[in-house]
Amino acid sequence: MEQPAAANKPLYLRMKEDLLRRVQSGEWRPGELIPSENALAAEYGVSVGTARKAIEELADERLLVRQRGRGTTVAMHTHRQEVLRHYRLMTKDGERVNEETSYLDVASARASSTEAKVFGVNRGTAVTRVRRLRLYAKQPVVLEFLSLREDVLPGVGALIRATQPEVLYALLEREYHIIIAKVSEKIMAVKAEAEDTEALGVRAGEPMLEIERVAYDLNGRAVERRIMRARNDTYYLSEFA
Amino acid sequence: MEQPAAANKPLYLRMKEDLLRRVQSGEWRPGELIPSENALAAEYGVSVGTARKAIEELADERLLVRQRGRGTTVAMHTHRQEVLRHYRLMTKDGERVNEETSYLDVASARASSTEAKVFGVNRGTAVTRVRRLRLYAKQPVVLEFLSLREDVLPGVGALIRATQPEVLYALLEREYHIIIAKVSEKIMAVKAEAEDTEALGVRAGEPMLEIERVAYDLNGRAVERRIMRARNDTYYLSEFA
DNA sequence: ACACGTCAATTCTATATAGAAATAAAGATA
DNA sequence: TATCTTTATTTCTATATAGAATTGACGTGT
Repeated sequence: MEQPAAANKPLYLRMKEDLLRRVQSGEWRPGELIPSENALAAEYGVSVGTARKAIEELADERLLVRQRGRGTTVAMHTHRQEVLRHYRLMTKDGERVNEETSYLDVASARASSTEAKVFGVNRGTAVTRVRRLRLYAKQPVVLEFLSLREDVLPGVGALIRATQPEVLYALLEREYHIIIAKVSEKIMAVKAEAEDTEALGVRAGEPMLEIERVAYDLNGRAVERRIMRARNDTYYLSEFA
Repeated sequence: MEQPAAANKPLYLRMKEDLLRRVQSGEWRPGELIPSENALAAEYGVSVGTARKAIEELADERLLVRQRGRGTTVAMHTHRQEVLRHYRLMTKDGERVNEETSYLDVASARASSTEAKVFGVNRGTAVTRVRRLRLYAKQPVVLEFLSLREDVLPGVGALIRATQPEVLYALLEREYHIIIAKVSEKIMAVKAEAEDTEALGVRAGEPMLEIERVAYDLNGRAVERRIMRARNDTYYLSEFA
């Protein structure tokens, strides 16, 4: 059964979808207060209980943050990342890996066939490619290759060069009002190549973790693709309850 | 009504914790219907709204399953696993790996120091060790080493030998009323050893994924430890939203 | 045997209300 | 100036109620 018009869905769901739309549209930006439940209930012509339920579901999905006595804000990436634990690469002694970041190069290019595929665009579309290192205790631990869609993020290369951000998704949020809502990662075991030897000092042929990540915005649009090659003394942590 | 001075936690939270306790205790078993929200509200002397909120939170945590018109049941592992996607190892073409399981050996042993550490017991405590293979398209893909606490699961070795279960956690639920509520996994890249060559046919020294899993029950007690060594044409999938 | 309608039980949606608890800003006081 | 008090705002807790939607069991009729 396909959903007909927005019709006979429950009120609170239709309201929730509209609130989501308003966040997507940039009407309310990350960090900003949205109207109170009373105000929203009045605006939508529903009871506060119904408005509450719509808001609460978005808060459960960590798109909104409620604070008693203060109000409801749109979640910022810095807040979401803590809960979602986007950074799951750990050192052997259980510390997070992204202590420091060192950018190697930022360049514009034409999308390869794999990039085109994950982004759902034509081959040759403009992308920005970034190479950088993640350091822990002053030692390079992870070598990263980023690809970003220039059609969605115009001028992102210059921005990255200028600001060298520690957390890319916070920059996307701040500068482009794009909220990364979902991330998918494939973890594989691979052999170290010459490039890994040079950047990380691992011996060629040694096993390494390779992680391919695709990041999606609120609309489910793939925005960034990333390949991470991690030194052998790190592990990937995955917990679910 | 006013706050009964007992504990300063909200009513619905205390009720929720008591419901959790009753599931843990085995009073309501996986698959069974628990009393309706009306009945529970009456029993606890609270309004249906409050009872509803307690039940709803446990349903959000996937410990309970609500069905309109039918009632509320304790979630069975088979239901939870779908949602939690416990099986995240995939073949290159995106299929789940655990199509078929072949048991190699089941034996009793004394806990090694690492086993003792993860289980929080003394070294030498009795454990059951299991070796088995996961197959896909008739080919062995993953080699698994399981350790189970015999103090918590008496006679589990014999049970496994007899039933050769496809899904271990369903057996724990059925036979011991132990619900696996949390799982933690460390993923590493390692070199293939002789044992991997023999069992999986991978060349010695080739990179493989090694996953160390610890499974916890509702009380947070570590019940099982598992090491999985996966052939190179598989990957580990991790999604979070 | 089989289809159909009825009915009770259960969760879900929606509304309304009252007071508690936390927060932030404005105001009062030393 | 600095600190305490008050006040308004907002979310959170708790109760109460009415009807809709879904399910499963029961009974009836053909």
